[in-house]
Amino acid sequence: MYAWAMLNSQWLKTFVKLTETGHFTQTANQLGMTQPGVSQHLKKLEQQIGAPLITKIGKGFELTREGELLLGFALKAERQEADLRAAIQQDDPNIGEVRIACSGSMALYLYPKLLKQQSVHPGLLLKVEVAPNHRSLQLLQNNEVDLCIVTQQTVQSSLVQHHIGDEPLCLVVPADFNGNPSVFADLESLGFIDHPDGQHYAERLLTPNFPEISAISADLRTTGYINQLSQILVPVAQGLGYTVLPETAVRSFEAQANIRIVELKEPVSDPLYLTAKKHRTLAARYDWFSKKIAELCGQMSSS
Amino acid sequence: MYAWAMLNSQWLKTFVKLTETGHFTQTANQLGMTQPGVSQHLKKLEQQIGAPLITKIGKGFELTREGELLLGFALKAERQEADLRAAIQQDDPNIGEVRIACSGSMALYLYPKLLKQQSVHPGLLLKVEVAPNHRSLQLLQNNEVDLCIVTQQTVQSSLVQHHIGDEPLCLVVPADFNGNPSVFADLESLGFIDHPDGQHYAERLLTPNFPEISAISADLRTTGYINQLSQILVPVAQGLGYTVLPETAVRSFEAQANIRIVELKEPVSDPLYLTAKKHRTLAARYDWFSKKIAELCGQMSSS
DNA sequence: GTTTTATGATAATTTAATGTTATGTATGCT
DNA sequence: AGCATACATAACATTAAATTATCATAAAAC
Repeated sequence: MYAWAMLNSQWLKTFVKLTETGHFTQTANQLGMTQPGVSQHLKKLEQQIGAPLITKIGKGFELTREGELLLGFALKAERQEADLRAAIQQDDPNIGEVRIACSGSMALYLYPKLLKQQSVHPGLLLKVEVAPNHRSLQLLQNNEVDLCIVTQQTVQSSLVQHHIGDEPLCLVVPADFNGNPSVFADLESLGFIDHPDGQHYAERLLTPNFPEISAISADLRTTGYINQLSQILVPVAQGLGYTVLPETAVRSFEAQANIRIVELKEPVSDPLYLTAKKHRTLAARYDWFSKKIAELCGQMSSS
Repeated sequence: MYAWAMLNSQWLKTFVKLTETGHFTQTANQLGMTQPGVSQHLKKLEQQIGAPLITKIGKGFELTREGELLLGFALKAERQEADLRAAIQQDDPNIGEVRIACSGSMALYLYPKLLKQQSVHPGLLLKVEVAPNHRSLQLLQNNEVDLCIVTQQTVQSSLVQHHIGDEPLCLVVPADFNGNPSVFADLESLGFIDHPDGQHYAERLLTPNFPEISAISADLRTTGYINQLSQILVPVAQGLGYTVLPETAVRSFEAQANIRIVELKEPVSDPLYLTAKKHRTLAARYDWFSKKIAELCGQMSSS
């Protein structure tokens, strides 16, 4: 009858006290109840578990194997509930998980800087989820992260967005590229190295700088694809194509000698939006991180 | 009003389902209850926690910080209860803690051999508590261990003891001892290196072998004491005294060249009793360990 | 061995809690 | 604006749990 029901925590409490005192009557007194109540609690627990929890031996009793297991479980549960209450009572800005989603390039830039806060306050746990814009927003909606940084404004009214900075975009070609990087046909013959958000970046940068590509520019000739930020520039360095990336990602590439950043007539930056759910109170620890992210992103375009 | 009460697990279950569905009505249907019931469960939880768990936003809702914390707690609790039920249902002989108390010399002999079972079955966790006889029995009484090996029979009727073997005792003197080890006066002038159970061992071995020490032998001239089994023979090796130890402990000493085991006219062994509580059903995993311990101890005196 | 005392089990009753029906209220959509 | 949907609230019904009173049993005392 009780097989499916969950264990009643009050009964567990009685059981724990019973194992402490070794007496039904004392347990009842200490818990402010009567002796038959203790007997009933124990009986209920035994019904739920489906096995006796104690074996009566003369006056006293010993725990059965099941009783021993249940006692361990109950003690653990008590501790955890106490922990929960402590966590709820104090919203410590230096304790807890901080979950953020952003692009690979933002992670490259922000992660090491934000991690320092965690080494100062070991109670913190920074979790950064690298994802393209739409996926970041999806993670936010599903409460898998509490903050995200995206380069698009959304229509979703349930979110709040703050413009915190701009991320300069770069057109990168091989160092030994002998075409004219101001002529789109030359780029097209070289080929585009695609990556997550690659199409988005490309369109943002190419449209103002290459008037010859009118509207139907959607299909670039693609000669490569990889979703590892640190390796996107590898095929470019080998002369296999050009790509468009945020400046921070380009700067962190090792073989700078093998790539070339093209000077643009119309510099392009992607706006950065720190995004959170509107009707959601974030824990105190997010204050520092929100402020720091805004600060770091603000420095980005100026540096 | 509910501040002191423990969290009701059924309400938690409802809350978890509510976060899954996002709808009160659906939650009610899926849990076989009515919608007002869900509302009430949530309200009760909020009273217990002392803070709102959700913020209603138009039709739907979002979790508050407290709600998020509580959800995490509830999910963890659910998992743990499932684990408990699994552990109770199957008394797997290859899973769980095995808690044993014994003397240092027995641990030296048994621990490596018993540990092999743990490496074969990684679900096992062997915990050996090294303690003198009386302390081992005390640990057993307090349920801090489930088995112990002692060299004394107890009067406590709540325990069962099986004689599983005999532990030969050795009289050990420095290798360069130039007295006569059959004459107690010579030993006495050398001095006794004491250790836990040292007095007990000494009395057991000396009494039958040295008739000259009559009854009042209790006070040996002591020239050293240490409670680290592996180091008891260090002072003996340095010529600072003699001692009495189980053979297994002597054999494991590194500097065998510096010590000498005295041949005895009356060999003495300490009986070994595997001891457990009488009215206590041990988990299945103890079967193998009990049998193995008995087997290993049986081989002890013959080897 | 019998009596006494202490302790837990059981039954019947009272009390409290939990769940349900019926109804009210707010939000979102056409 | 008005209808539909979804949750809140109140009054009532049901079920669970606690208490009192009583009984059974085991250790202790005589």
